Amino acid sequence: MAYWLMKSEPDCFSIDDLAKRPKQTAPWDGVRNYQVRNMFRDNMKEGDLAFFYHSSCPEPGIYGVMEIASNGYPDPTQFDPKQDHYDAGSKPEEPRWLLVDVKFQRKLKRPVLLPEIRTHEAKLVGLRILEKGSRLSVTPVKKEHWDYILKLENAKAP
DNA sequence: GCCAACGTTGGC
DNA sequence: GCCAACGTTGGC
Repeated sequence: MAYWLMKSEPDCFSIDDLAKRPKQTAPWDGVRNYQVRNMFRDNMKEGDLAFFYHSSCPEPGIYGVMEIASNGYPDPTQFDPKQDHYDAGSKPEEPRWLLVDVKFQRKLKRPVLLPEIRTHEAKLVGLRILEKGSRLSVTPVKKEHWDYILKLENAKAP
């Protein structure tokens, strides 16, 4: 089983939005990045776990845990001209973009915010969100880093 | 709003 | 295949 970190702008889609969805499940659609597409296709599997990260907001950080609820499959929004992420170059018989379904698991007892994560960078070497210029919206997380961050959740807030 | 960093595009 | 220009991301 693999672990992931998935970013979303909370103004657009937050951990609370996911919790309120029917069956607490939602398609993680709109990803238009080839590296992420390849991860959806090749590496991410139903049953994996992911941190829900809020980005581009007053307090960026990890807010919850979700389960990957499907393997990758074609993102229907790429074929719909009314959608922001419509891709005229992608054909249904040869879809360019994939998505996975995600299912709410829980909110963290307290968010583990980016500045706090930074203070532990010595223990989190290789964690992608700490690397300069890291903009990928979906990144793998090593199990040791996953466990360490969950330990931070249970420690006193800084 | 600024800006650094990265991805994508397109001319050559 | 190179690389400049442009668009986007995302922290601050």
